[in-house]
Amino acid sequence: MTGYDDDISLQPFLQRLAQLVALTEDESEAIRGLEFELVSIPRHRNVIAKGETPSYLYAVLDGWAGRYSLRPDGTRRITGFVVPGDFCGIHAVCHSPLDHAIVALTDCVIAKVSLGQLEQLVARFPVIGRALWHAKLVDEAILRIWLLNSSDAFRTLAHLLCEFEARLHPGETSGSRQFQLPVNQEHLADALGLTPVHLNRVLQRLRASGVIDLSRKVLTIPDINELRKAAHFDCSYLHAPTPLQHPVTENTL
Amino acid sequence: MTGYDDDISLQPFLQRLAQLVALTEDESEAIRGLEFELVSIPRHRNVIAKGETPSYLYAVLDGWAGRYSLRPDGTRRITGFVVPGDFCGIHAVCHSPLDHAIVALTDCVIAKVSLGQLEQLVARFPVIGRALWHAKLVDEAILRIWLLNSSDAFRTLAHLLCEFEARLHPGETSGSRQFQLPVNQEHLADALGLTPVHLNRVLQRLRASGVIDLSRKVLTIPDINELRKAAHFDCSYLHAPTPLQHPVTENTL
DNA sequence: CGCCCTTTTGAAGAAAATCAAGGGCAGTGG
DNA sequence: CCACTGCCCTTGATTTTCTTCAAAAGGGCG
Repeated sequence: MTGYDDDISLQPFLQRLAQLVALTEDESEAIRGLEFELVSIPRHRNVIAKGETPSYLYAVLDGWAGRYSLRPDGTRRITGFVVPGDFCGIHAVCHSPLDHAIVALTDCVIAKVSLGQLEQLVARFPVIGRALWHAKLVDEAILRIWLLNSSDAFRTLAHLLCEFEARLHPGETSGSRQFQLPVNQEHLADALGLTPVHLNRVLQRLRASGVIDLSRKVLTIPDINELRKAAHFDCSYLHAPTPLQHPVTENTL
Repeated sequence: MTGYDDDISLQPFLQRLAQLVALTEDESEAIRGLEFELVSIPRHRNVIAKGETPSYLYAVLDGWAGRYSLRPDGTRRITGFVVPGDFCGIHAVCHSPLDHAIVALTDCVIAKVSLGQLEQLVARFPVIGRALWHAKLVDEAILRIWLLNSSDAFRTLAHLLCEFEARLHPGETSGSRQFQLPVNQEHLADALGLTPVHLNRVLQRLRASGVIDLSRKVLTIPDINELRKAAHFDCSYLHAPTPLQHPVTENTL
């Protein structure tokens, strides 16, 4: 490990993979033992620029990043959020350039793991390769949900907030929530394909309906199931851990 | 090979993979030699239902299929088209159920290849595993483009037609085109997230601008580059073969 | 305090949905 | 041969949603 702070580890990345497949102690240990280079990326700077083919996997340990592309008219569309535990850059195993850019939405702490090392790890533990596949499938499922929702601003916004909640607090099923939402209304608008003005009005409708409060970048959800109902949110597409996840089919060696 | 017609082979599937990575004769031969079960799926029937975890890879040899989900209000959103050479069902390698359904938009001829056999193939020829990854990345890139375009109906429709052209005729760069477009306006509307009525009007604007003609399910493009210009289409996201593709980086053994 | 960034409000205009009805065309059956 | 039927495409009128343009109000921070 080459991190400049011994407290910083790949734990969030490991947890993310462990949500998707059952890992043995050996496998977990191998992931924890990966060498990585720790980088801090300040807000507004690209993690990976469009067209890049990096030779590292970027595991985000802290902070939020966003995937985005620019339209012909210069406006931006955010096509996905990257939260702690998520990774990006895996496209490079295909020697293919990234078709979009990934920008730090907040200051980020990121672990760079060489793809060569990752390939060795996958060769030794195929289940880790399957976890990476699984994570990609979740990314794809999220994109499909965004397309599906795109017809109704109110529901889409509620759904996106549910997505944040589910990704930040996987496995929790009911009750209230309060957490940092380190993005501003312009980010949300760019993610939903709305103008900031319209997003603001939709957000106020959501607040008025009592299912959320959002101020000073703190999102408060009095009852997560009320919000989910408003959003018609079904978390199964995220493949998050639930009490009934990973039954007997997964071979745990 | 267990097909009931010796003329029918995995050739379209092989071609698709060969677009994404450089394959040796051995590797191509191994793909051609896969055992498969040939199935015919009539129009309107599901290829894979939502929630299914099949034990086969479905390689579409002929016909068009569509990925779709239903909204809470019962309306449909098509989130992707599956054309000859494409495959689906690979999510099952993660033992995860499909989060959407795949329906035959026309009568389809599909080769079912067992996932076990596929895994053996990938174990023997890792480059084939990378081709499958690459194909998934292209699926993802297409979803991102759909999200990116979703703000402008005219451009989105033009872009979708460019996507069809590029996927059906990869590598061709200029000139005119004429090919079957076996979907109706309702399908296009469901794919673009528009109502059929509005799609019809946008389609007429496209026709009036002279870049396409579409009647009786035959799409005519007098000049593909004119259409691409109208759509702001850049085919690189599809990773289709171009004269400069696959330079020295790919290890061809 | 004054500045910048972000959120909020208002009013007018454009884009798309909705509702409703008519038209073309292929296939079917008398 | 012609009428009938079903499917798809097309058109018109109206309403809703979202954008655009413009400006004001907070809030954090030097």
